[in-house]
Amino acid sequence: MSKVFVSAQEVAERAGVSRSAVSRTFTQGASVSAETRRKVLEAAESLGYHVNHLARGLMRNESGIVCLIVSEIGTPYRSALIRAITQQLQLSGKIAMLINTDRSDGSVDLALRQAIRYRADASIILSGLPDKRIAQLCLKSGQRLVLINRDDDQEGPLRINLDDAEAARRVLTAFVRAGCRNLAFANSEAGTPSLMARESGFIAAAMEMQLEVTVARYGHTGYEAGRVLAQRLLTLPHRPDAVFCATDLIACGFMDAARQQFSISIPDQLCVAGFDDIEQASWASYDLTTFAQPVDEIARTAVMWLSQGQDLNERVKLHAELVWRSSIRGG
Amino acid sequence: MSKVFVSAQEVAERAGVSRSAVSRTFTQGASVSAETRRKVLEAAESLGYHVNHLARGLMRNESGIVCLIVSEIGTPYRSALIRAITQQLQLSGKIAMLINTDRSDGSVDLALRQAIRYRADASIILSGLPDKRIAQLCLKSGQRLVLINRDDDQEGPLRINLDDAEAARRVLTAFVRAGCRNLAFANSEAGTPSLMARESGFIAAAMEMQLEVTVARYGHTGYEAGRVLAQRLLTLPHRPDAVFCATDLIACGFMDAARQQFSISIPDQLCVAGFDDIEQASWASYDLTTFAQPVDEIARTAVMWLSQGQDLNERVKLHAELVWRSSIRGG
DNA sequence: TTGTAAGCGTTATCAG
DNA sequence: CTGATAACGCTTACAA
Repeated sequence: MSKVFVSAQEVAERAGVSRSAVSRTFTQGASVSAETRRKVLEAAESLGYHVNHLARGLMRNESGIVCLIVSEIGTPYRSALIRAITQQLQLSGKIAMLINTDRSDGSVDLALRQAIRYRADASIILSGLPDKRIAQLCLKSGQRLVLINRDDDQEGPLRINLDDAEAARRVLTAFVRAGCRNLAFANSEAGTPSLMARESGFIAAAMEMQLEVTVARYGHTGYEAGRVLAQRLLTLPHRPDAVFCATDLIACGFMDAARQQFSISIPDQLCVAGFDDIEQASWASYDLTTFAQPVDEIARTAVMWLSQGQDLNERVKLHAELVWRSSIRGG
Repeated sequence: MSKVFVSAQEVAERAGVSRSAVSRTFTQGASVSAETRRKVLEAAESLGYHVNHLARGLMRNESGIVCLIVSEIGTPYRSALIRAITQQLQLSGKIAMLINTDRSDGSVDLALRQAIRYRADASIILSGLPDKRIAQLCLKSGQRLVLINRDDDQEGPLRINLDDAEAARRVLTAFVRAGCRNLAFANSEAGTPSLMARESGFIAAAMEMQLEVTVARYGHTGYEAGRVLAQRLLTLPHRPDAVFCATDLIACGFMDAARQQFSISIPDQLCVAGFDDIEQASWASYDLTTFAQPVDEIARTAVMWLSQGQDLNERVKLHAELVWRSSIRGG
């Protein structure tokens, strides 16, 4: 109950200096004599002193806190991105607050309010989309905003996206080269911009080659959806010989169902591609050809933008590299 | 750059009341007249006021922050636990700070220092073990400590563990009932207490039945280790007919290698069990019999202990339930 | 380089 | 119930 952290005052007394000397010792680029510094550090060490970042944040008007707003934290792609971002943040001396949201946009607004309460320097949104009013409040308060893979049109936040359409075009080419003509796209019903961009990009690319695409959408973006989508697409009169899955999780579910329930051999009878390059995509059971989310680059870009001035382009499009494995013939 | 959050002062002026009235409006259980409250809330809403939790934390000596110290955040089990804990924390009005550590214990100490700097009310450690001195400093400062699955003997922190040995006994029974006699244990070289408890528990249970266990350990706790362990164990003169893998990730790697490189049929020629019940364990390619980490119960226990007085037992052993799937014969 | 003093946005105490 | 006032632990002019 009784929280008794040691304060700069106590350190000052012990070291026989003023409390500002203590403060200066722990402030970057402040001028303290070597002797004073030594005395202070010694006293601090022996007392177990640590600068109170709550108070420092109050004074400096800069908390060092960055809010990560995420739903479905347990998912492979999300957690990989969280890992990369927290790492980058720590490298640049910041610290991450993690807020778990559910799928509703209202919970993103709630999360942003928390970010404001803790005077976070910035918020990084991986899921959902904030209400414009609350987003504006953040911006107006001087909090920076980063939106990852959520194609919002409002000005102010840094928006990081991938070249989903370009990726879709590449996978189409690969399918065609493998001799596939009966194309399908397996999507969830989430309808997020990146998912939809992959879908429409794939359809557009197919159109250019006079090919049609059967699109199916089901449920939440995950393994289970992949299984159901396989049931639907693989029982069609014209059974697809190639399917582009909106995410790797969907692809894994799809492949499992295709093999176990339809005894389909991959890639001989069916070519499959995914998106994200989660760890499981490289597992021998799947060995899935997919596009790698450049998580480290995303993290670096976001964190760098936070540290720098806002001169950086506020809309960044990153490249998703094709990772070629054995779920598509040829290669 | 210019951070301008709106302060209670401004709200007070707008509402035509004192700033203490504003403070009271946002303080649980403070007495304000309905009329004052209304005026304040209106002014606050229109200005976009949010209580500064940095300042509040400073005054109340309670930040509402709880530090999560974790390594390998991207891993299925870890991220599932993080999800559960952040959720529980939010439910009880607290907020999570996430610190990414590497495998070294020194980085845990660094993380704890961060927790102290931000005056976190508590730290929850999922990875590594802190130096006794720094742990003592936390405790002495009034910060609470929770250790999950790290069997430390020092007094003070809440230590949550699973009945690993009991689980090992159960899986042995299942193996024997399936007619297996050539037992193996596939472990990593991490040597964490829970991993070792599963290993020694399995060996002890086997001994009671006059059976021997071949133990192999390799690398980090993950899929790749499972593959290598399969190479080692399945090329033995007396090939095992049952293997207990220390974690599900190891089990997945093991199963893939067993099937693809040794054409072994599971469970006909080889029974496999894992531990954690990560999502992938339920995927059709694995359908792995395993023990479920009670992540929600772990999270609830930890967070409840943080909110309550310290009267709760400081050492909690939770039960890992066997999830029966098809990787062991019979059932 | 050092110490003194003012101020950051809160909450808690205490008269009114 | 309300408003003034004193903390909380820190940083940062300012003066020495």
